Amino acid sequence: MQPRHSKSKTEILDITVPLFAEAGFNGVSMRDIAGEVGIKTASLYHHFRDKRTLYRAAIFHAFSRKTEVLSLVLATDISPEQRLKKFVAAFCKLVHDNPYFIRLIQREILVGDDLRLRLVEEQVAQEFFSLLLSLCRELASDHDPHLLSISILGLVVFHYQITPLRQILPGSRSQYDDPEVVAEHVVRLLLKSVSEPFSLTS
Amino acid sequence: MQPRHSKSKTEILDITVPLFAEAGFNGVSMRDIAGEVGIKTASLYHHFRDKRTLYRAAIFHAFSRKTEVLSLVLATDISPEQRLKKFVAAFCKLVHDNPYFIRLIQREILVGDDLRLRLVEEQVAQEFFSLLLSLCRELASDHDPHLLSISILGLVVFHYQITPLRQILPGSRSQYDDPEVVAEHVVRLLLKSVSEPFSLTS
DNA sequence: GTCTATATGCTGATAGAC
DNA sequence: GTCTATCAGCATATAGAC
Repeated sequence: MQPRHSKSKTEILDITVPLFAEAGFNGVSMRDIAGEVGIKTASLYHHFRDKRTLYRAAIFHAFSRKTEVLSLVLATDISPEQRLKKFVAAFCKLVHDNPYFIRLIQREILVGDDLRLRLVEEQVAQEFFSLLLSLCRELASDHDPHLLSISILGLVVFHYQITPLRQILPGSRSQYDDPEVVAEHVVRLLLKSVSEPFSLTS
Repeated sequence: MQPRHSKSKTEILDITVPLFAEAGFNGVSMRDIAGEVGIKTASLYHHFRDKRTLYRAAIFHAFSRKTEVLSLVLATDISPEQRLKKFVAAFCKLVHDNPYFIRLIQREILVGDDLRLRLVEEQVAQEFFSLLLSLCRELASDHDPHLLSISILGLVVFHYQITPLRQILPGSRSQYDDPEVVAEHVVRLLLKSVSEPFSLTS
């Protein structure tokens, strides 16, 4: 489609995504991006109207179909417990393997712009969150499904989000980065709780 | 100590902390800060050598003794279950009442600078994390104390961190912002799990 | 589609008067 | 301790040649 020496939009976005994920919108200049891509700043403006447009395109690029696998797992016709296991495993792998994806979402949440959050919700969450809610309803009738859904996501996301700090906290081990180890821990924590209908505390 | 019309360092930091928390280091200019404080940009440089120094001072100011209450609760001589309840309640209240505090920590983790993370660890985490580890060892001999400690923190932090997105997700309710509601949910999730030594899953 | 050249404004920071 | 005035550099963005 494109001459060998010219850069396609996709190529530019592949290079742009990590930059914005690491340093944020204000932490990366059009010069920085052009430099990494290997073209001059002015050439960037041929592909993208302005910096905001480029950022938005990078977000979409990074988000595209990343959570499809989660919906797929949640729609499988297996027992709720098995579905939870599969979901947590898939989610841990997703978060572990796509640090840029998670960082960009974090940054969008930090900015807190309503319109942009709605985009995140449509692009990332909408697809699977309702299915996760249903799973939580099936799993634990005595827990609030919404709070439980958020908790499941939080157990996984926070673990990886805090990784650089976690690694210097007392008692840290290298295997704690392994998505399978994390998934096993999270499922244990959840299943022994959500499967028990009675309360053990006063 | 200071004449009525001049600004003390503390006054400046009180105003600076929310700005950096909301927009990040690169999202706030010395002009912005000076404007909010009500002085000229050059006057800021009388109090702080440069922008980095001001940022670091703001961080310290925002972090100072915020987690003391957590150590206090964790050092109380009550049953592990009661200590967990008190800790989660105190932690929920801390995170809920101090959004700037949490946002600044998040930003520090996102930047990921080793030296700065060590400062966060010393200023914020060191004090109570070892006590939390001990509590987890007492509570659940069959769970990894480190993973469990991180999970407890994550259940609370993530819930509030994702708040702007959570509020537009399906099934959200206003009471989910209430720290007491969140604490009750988190403790239920944990205690029914960590108090049960046997596994319910294959 | 990329380039050179340039416009315009904002940035962190300094000098020196009051 | 605050001010006015100013600087050099970098930011986004545009115009127009090739």
